[in-house]
Parts: sequence; structure tokens; C-alpha cells
Amino acid sequence: MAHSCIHWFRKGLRLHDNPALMAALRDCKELYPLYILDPNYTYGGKKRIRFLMGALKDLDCSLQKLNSRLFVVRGKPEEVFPELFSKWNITKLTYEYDTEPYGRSCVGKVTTLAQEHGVEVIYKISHTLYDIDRIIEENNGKPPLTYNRLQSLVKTLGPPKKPIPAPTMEDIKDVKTPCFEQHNKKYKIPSLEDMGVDSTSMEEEQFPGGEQEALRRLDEHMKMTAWVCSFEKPQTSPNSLRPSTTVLSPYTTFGCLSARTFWWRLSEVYRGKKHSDPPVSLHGQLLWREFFYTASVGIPNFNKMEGNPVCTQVDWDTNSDYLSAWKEARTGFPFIDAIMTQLRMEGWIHHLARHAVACFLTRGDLWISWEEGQKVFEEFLLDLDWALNAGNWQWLSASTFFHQYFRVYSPIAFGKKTDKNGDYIKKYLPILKKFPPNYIYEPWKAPLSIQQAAGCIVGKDYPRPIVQHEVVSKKNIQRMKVAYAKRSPHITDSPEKKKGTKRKAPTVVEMLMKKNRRQ
DNA sequence: AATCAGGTTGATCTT
DNA sequence: CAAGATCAACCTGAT
Repeated sequence: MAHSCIHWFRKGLRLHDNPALMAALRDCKELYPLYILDPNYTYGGKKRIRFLMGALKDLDCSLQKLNSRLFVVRGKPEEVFPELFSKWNITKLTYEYDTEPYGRSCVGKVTTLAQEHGVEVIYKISHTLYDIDRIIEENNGKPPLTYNRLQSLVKTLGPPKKPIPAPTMEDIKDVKTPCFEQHNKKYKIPSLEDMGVDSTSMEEEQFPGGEQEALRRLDEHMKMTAWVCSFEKPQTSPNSLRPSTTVLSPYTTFGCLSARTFWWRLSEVYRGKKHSDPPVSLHGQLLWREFFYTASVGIPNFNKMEGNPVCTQVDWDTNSDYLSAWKEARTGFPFIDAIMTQLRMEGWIHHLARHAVACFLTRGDLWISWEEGQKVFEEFLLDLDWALNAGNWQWLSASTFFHQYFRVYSPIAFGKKTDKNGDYIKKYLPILKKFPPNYIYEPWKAPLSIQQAAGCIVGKDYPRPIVQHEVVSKKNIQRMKVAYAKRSPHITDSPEKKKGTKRKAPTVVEMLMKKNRRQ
């Protein structure tokens, strides 16, 4: 039968490696590529909205080259779909699977509605390298809590699936997208002003959204064969003036770039050459993404401390003065304030810079809950990803995954390793640009004469440090020790085993099921 | 069951 | 200046 089909773009804002879109084109006479601007999913700040709008424009552009169009509708999916199902006589709905709790609840509602309208629903997994649920199954229903464990699990699953090419004119030759003159009025991509964003006050866009830009950026980096082969994340710099890493994260987050396409391009570059390995390699970075996605699916209340069974319960302070000083780059520690300024201005900071400011906010200095930091990153990050944001905040606050809480980043020493002169600080905090290198990481120690010569008096033109790092970090280590002492003992296996009863052996049927799933 | 090795990316001092 | 020891001492997963 010839279907009238909606392909629902959610993440996966691309044509390449889009198996759900390909499934839509099969036996299809009318195709409606749809994006829903969901008011409940307007997560993130204005830069992120600008990125999204760019990605939608690019998608519409690519669809036009295939004689199709993107339909953009504002509203809640569960309210939008019934009307569109009837209006367009829809018989099939395709979408890319999303592991986020909100995405899953949304899809649940929409699937029920589709059934009521007699609409066939097809989804495909293409946002992650693997089927995340399969990884958890392979680990007996529990998410791995270490990277090593994740690595051994994915080894048993084999390499990720190969990406599929974007649809061509040949794929779409029997398919029409009914577009009328009203299209530009009714289904157009809203302007930033329509979205409530005042774009006049915004900085220039450094990382424009969209699949074309994503693929261009991928090509640009994959050409640097030696750089790719020797890439080791811990060796890259958090405070270089230009990003020392690929900055492909905003593109994989929105699905402008397929993680599998990225993976296999890397494999091509590596082929026959000596190269770095996970966890530090670029392949390793994609596996970290997989690691946190798996954790986010397998751990309840993953973006919270309370009710999160693997998260250390810590008596974080409530301190709105400290929190706003951190958020607004007024801590008095130039390295921290420069990073927070870059984050606000550009929507991207290096991973290790995230480590420095996250440690500072939580266990290192300010003793504020990682959930507060998570919210600030939600507002500022272009590459905001629900699972990665929650997972990394837990990691850095030594709440989950990482437990060596006695390793504390110094807001003074850490940046010096890769930027002795403080050029990064001078770029983002120009008030400090005349400070000599030996004082730029701790300007409060500069004699008044030097402060005067630099045209910046600490306490007047730039804040004094809000805490004494050497003092509070020591105190905080002790507070972490107390929090850890209250943790319930590590359960090494099933609760039954803990109680002294034997774990049930798998039945033959269960073993066969597992074997079949592996094929 | 108890023990052990390893853990993407600390800081500081010594050799 | 690179490598190693020390600081204090965590947890997970493997054996």
C-alpha cells in the first residue's frame, strides 16, 4: 500500500544515517517531514535556540533539494498529532528513538494516539552507537558504572552499525510532499524574534547549527590524520584561544551529525596506522557518550541526587551569593571567571574547563549542589545533552562514577599548566589584561603598585576571591569523607545474594532468549 | 569471601 | 624538565 507518512524529526536533524526517514520513504506516496517546537522541551537558552533554528533551516534546505519541505509546528506533540493525522490522512509515522525520559513519555502518548488513528508507527535507533537497552541487558539489567565495564560489554556486541547514506532523488522519486502557497505562512521556521529571542544583543555565531556545517566540520578535522591518530583528550588544553578539540558535540547532541558516521570516519582514518585508544581517543569520546547514555537509562532519577540510588547523598549548602558569583563570573578567581565568561559568550567550553568550574562549584570550593550547576549549564551550553550533563556533573562532584574526591582541581594551578601567560584569561577578562603573568591567576596577591599599573584594583575593578581555596578545599574533602561514610555498603550482585539466598540460575528459555537477541 | 588492581584528565615536592 | 613519590584513601569489578 502507498502510505501518507509523517517523519517526525526530534533529535536526528539530518538526512545522512537516518534509518527512520528511509523507512518513511518505503511504500510512501506522500511525505510530511515534521518538526514540532514543543514548549515543554524548550530547554536551554537563546544560543541553543539559535543553533536549533539554524539546524532546521539547513534541514529544510536539504529537503527542498529533494523536492520536499520541512513542516514546523508549535505545540505539544500530543495535541499536534491528532489534527495532523486527520488533516493529512496519515497512515504511517516514523521517528528516531530517544532515550531521554521526556522523549520517551512523549512518544508513549503519541503512539497511543497513532493507534487510535490507525497509524502505523516505526522507530529506529540512530542517535547512539548502540541500542542502549541491549547494553543494559547484556549487563544483566544493570547499567555499568565503570568505563572499563562498558567497553567489555560493547566488545561483545561488536562494532556499531554502519551508517546509511542520505536519501537521493532516486529514493524519493515516487514520493511527493504536498506543499501549498500557505506553507511559508503556516509551517515556516519561526524567526528568533518569534521565539522570544532578542537577537540584536547576541554575539556572532561561532558554531552555526545544521547538518552541512556538521559534515564540513567533521571533514575539516578528519583531514588532520596525524592529529586524529594521536588525539588524547587529557593532553588537550582547556584554555587555548581556539578550541583544542573538535567541537562536534553540539552537532551530535542535536543529531546534525550521526555518532555512527563519526565513528566509522574515525575508523577509516585509523586504518593501518598507529593510533590512540579509548578512553582517551576520539573513538573513546564517543564511547563516553554511550557510557552516560547507558547510565541515564538504567539509573532512576538520573538528573537528581535524591532518589538516585548510586549517587552519594551530600549535605550541599544553599548559598545564592556564591552560586550567582560563580554563574556570573565574579568568583575572584580569574581562571574560573574566564571559563564562565566563555561559556556565557560562546556556549561552549573545553571538557577540562568544565571539570575546573564544576569541581569549584561543588566539592572543591563552594560546596553547592551539582544540580545547581547542571541548571546553569542547561541555560548556557550549545551541546547541552540531558544524559551527558547529568552524568558529568555527578562525575565531577564525586557523587557517582568517580570517587577520588581527594583529587581537587586548583583554580590557580590547573590553568597554568597549559597557559602560563594567562592569555586565555586576558581574552575573556580584559580588565586583567595588563596583569603580569606571575599574578594573573591570583591578582589579589599583586602589590598595590602593580594593581595600579595594571589599571585594575582588586576589590574595586575585579572581585577579591570569594573563598580561600587552600582552606575550603581541605575542609570540603573532610565533608566528602563524612558523606561517603554514610553510604550504604556496595552491593556486588543481586539483593538476593546479599540476603544470603542463592541467585536464581537462568532457565533454558532465558538463555535462548539472550542468545537470540544477540543475533 | 576477601583481596586486589585499576580508575580518561590533581597538586606538589623530590629526584 | 620528565618521572616518581607522597598526600589520603575513594569505589567497582574481577579474581
